[in-house]
Amino acid sequence: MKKRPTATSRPPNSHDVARLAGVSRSAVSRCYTPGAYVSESTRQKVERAAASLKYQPNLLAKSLVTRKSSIIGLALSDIDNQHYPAVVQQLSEALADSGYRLLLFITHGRIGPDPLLDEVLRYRLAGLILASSSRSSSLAIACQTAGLPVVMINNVDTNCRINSVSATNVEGASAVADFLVAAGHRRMAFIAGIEGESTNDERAQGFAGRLAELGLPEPQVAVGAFTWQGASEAVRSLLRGRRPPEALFCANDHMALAALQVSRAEFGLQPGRDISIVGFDDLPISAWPSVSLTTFSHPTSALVAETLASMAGGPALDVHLRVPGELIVRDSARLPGTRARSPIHRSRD
Amino acid sequence: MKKRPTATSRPPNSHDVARLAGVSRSAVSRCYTPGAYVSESTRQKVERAAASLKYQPNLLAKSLVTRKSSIIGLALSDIDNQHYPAVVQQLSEALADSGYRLLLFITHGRIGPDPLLDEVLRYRLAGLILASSSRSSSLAIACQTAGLPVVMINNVDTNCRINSVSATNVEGASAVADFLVAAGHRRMAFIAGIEGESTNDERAQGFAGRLAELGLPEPQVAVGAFTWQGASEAVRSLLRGRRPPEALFCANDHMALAALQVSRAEFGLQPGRDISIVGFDDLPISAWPSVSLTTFSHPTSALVAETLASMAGGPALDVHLRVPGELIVRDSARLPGTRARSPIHRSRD
DNA sequence: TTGAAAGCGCTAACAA
DNA sequence: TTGTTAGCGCTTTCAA
Repeated sequence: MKKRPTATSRPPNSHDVARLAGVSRSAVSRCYTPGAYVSESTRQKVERAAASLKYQPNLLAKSLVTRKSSIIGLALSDIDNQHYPAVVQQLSEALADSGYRLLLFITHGRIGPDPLLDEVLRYRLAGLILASSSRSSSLAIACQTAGLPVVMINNVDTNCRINSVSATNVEGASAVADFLVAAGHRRMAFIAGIEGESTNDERAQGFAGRLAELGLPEPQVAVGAFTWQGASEAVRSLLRGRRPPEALFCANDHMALAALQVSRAEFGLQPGRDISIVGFDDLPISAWPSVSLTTFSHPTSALVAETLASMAGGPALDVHLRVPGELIVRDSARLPGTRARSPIHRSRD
Repeated sequence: MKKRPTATSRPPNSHDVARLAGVSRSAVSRCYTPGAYVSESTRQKVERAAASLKYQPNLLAKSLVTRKSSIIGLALSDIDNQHYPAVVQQLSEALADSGYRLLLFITHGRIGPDPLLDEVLRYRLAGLILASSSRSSSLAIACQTAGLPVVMINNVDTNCRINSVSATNVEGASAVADFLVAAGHRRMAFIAGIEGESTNDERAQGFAGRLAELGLPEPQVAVGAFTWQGASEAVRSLLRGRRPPEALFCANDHMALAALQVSRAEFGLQPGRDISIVGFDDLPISAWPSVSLTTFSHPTSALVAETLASMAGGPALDVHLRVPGELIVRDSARLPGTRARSPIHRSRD
């Protein structure tokens, strides 16, 4: 009951190559398996045949039998945050070196039982990287239960046992507090992201905690939801208040840029002189001279390296790695007196 | 510490479900095939068994036998161009609705024989979308020859027969020329991207062509290579020249932002008053009040829609679709006299 | 070192 | 409507 093999326009398979080369299919397979025993003459015959047929081994079939996929899922939510393009690029390139590719799952920020979950599992991925800041870790938990390595980026959930890699949010926010206090500010505000997300909560806590230690009043808090619009509103409400803050610490640069925008355009304030604005993430745009945002920087390269290490690191669970960063002092916030000069200063040139 | 989610550490397969449900494997398969004949009682038995085993059909195995993959390749090069996050997001979401997922291939902008080529073919993709602006179409050609649908985004190569979807570059650049001429400018310059890439060449040609039609002198040209750094240098060299241009048309917004930056910070020019700067793409940031870049906008949604249509459109080759756009007039370029008001004006609010 | 044979998990043609 | 059977293209023991 044999069908006609070649008449149809199907890609060549190992059988075709084997026949043309006059060897067995196993021999062909071995030529594509690093470290397998193949004689030089066989290899040559196979390579010649493969080239003439333009043969490429079917990776899906390979995955099926080896039960090892070369595809890693990447779940992303807020892709408009300019922090992520660099993360995606570096992840992709680093993984490519190890033979992995990223399959994109863009979560629309939907809530409820995740339809993504079924999908993700059906691909039999080699791993899953969650760079989406979803409130629920159900996807991650389900995947981990199913046995695939899961790492969350910039999202720590200590309730479940999902590995994570993230910035030193508490330390960073604490450094920002030190910096603003050294500059002589007392009345401060925090533009929050989404409450309940670790990235936001840790930064909030690091900031408020340090201020408390220094005996300063609690910062006002306005929620910006990590969006441009939300942050703009938050800043407006603060600056319109009876006693507007002298300094604004925003839970990320994306919101700090909005804050810069609003204070300048709508309130006529010059950041760095009339108001101090500090962000977190150090986006590329934050370094532009016309923006010049003081911010806490944490290297993407280290984040990516740790993420890969964490995925490859075997069955260890509940490991939460931190990538250290540093305060980048630019012009959007008042400088401390000459005595208390900040660690790093990047000037306009 | 050994983790054992189930007795066997392999995910459940259709056989397991069939056995538990007391039916055949085909019956299970049919339950996951839309429009197959399954009795209600069988379906119930299968669904119950699948749920209790947490069964998810293996998509790779399915692809193997159906010879149809649900994975579409997306090749990207300059991911730091902020035009692409939106494209990626919208592509991903639109494709997800049809059951497809994007597999990311980030090309490092390398030249030479493409190592990506083998990789791409090995995945037996359902299609390939090229959003990378590489000069060579060899990858695209090889894939198309291998029989998979290929679409190039914002990159037209009429020498090979690869389908493409792109902006109306000539018309857009022509509209920019009209606009700048109406504003009274005569001495203009074009900040080029990479010469040889259609996106650049068409914009250059549309601009220069229209100026010629209007009897104006040829624009000066300086190459910015689509990079921030390159564009900055190009602008510097022009503005330092003996007769600096009154108006700058940049081959994309990414470079126009650099131009804005340099003219303001290094030459003390106020865009819209002392110099006119116009871009192409209408990035999100271009709409920010502090940026307010006049630019030619072409909707990503239409680009994405046409791309999908082109992929699904069967074997038609050499089809080159265009997505129309419109000039968005903001503050970075001088306005034509009140009489010749531009089509659209987005004010600060 | 090589080839034969037995699957990986699934679908699809056919028969019942 | 259901089950049986024969592969999809590959790797991997196991003999030779």
